[in-house]
Amino acid sequence: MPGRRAVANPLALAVLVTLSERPMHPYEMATTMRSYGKERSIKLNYGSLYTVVGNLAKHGLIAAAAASREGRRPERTVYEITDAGRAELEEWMAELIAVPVKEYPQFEAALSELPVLSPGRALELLKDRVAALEQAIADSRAELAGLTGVPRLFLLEAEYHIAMREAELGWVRGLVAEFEDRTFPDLDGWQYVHDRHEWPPQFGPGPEGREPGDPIGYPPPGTGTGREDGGSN
Amino acid sequence: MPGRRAVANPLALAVLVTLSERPMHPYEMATTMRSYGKERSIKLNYGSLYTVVGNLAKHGLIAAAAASREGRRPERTVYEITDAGRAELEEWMAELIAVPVKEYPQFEAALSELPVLSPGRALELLKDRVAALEQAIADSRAELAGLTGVPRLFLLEAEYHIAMREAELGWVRGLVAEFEDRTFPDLDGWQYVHDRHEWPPQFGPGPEGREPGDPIGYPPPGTGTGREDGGSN
DNA sequence: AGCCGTATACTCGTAGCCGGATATACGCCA
DNA sequence: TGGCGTATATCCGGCTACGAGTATACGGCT
Repeated sequence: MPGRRAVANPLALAVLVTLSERPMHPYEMATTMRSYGKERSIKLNYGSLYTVVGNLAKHGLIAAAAASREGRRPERTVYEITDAGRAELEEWMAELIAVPVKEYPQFEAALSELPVLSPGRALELLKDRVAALEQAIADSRAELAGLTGVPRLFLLEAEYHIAMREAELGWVRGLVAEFEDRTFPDLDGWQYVHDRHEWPPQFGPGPEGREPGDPIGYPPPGTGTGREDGGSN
Repeated sequence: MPGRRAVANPLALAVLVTLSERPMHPYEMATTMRSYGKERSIKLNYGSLYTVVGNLAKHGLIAAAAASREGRRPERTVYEITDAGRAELEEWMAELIAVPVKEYPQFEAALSELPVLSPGRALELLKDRVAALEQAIADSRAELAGLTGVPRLFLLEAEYHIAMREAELGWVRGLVAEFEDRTFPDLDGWQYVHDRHEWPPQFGPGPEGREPGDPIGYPPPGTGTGREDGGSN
């Protein structure tokens, strides 16, 4: 993958899309995006916006069209999308839709560190998450329901978002249930660690019987499927 | 939320966890994390690691314990976690597990821009994604299956990851199906736009009948549920 | 004894991101 | 008509991230 994307930033994508409708100055882009509800799916703040617009211009994907002056307000630069920009937009969208990228959600990171908490505390916190997720989903649904008259085509990202949250909720609920009815297999060893503060026999993050200084080697050496990335952003 | 987290970075969390086991120098932290399979859920690279360790030290969450010199290798600084660090770890984990944060997955962003593509192209790309997701899930499953002997407790993040991917797959499949059997309601209007390059009556991102310069206002004015963030990080 | 490949351990420079500051104009109310 | 709150429009400085580079040591082979 040579060079990668010149400007790789979701906000840049939104700018290209916005400008593919008609030329605009940055501030107007922002308000337009806001009015279209883009802030729900793309992080937008002015600092980034002007940086991104500058970069896009530098790489010839957009171009300054005019420096108009309406009323006696401060001058502003109107940008328009270029042919290169249109091409980039098409290609970029294709990639984003067709190929999933590895991302690092915070909850996944936290889960990988769950053993540092005691089993009891973990259960408690997971139950809190269940409640919070239920609330968040209800809110999103309500918001979505309030947007009557907007074609579904423009609400796909919201539908997707809700679907993902719901899947997460289901998964966490399952885990909570396993903890509560004690079908989760490692609860005793886990508790043991937190009581004595040492690994019990047959338990711990690596294959048993390792020496205190060994590399622990989750993946039994030689399993190396070493793939699973595909180039982050 | 005053001050927010001093060092807010998943890698910092991993460092705290790693040091809560025993003191280490940065390079050893990295290899330890790698051997535990942490790179699957947390982005790790040396540049960030040393920055993060420096910051943690600056904020008193970890402290340099000794500058040992083993053999005649370059000197290295061994860090240990402090009490403040242990407290921060506990609190941070609690927050990460209990309260979901708003994140911005790239696919969600792309979905919100899907209308810029033609319906046909979108369908094609979505089908590609389905295939890619199937493959990625199969790979993850295979990898997980290869990790026999590792207690489930240490594989939760992988299980979660697979569950999420699968939910996404299901959702995308559903969308593809709706496109293919033409039950998706907006296909005609969408096609129309791409043929004539103008909005048909009763269609478009905002409530119908708007003037060409109006703010479009997805959310009908006065709906403002204005919440839905929770402070990213 | 000399050489090279690999592991160890860290450093640096560039580039991007973001919050908040800045500066002007407008409109409304007293 | 003076003042203040809000909308318009942009810029800047500091912090963070990260890949690529550096430098040393070890060990095995010839």
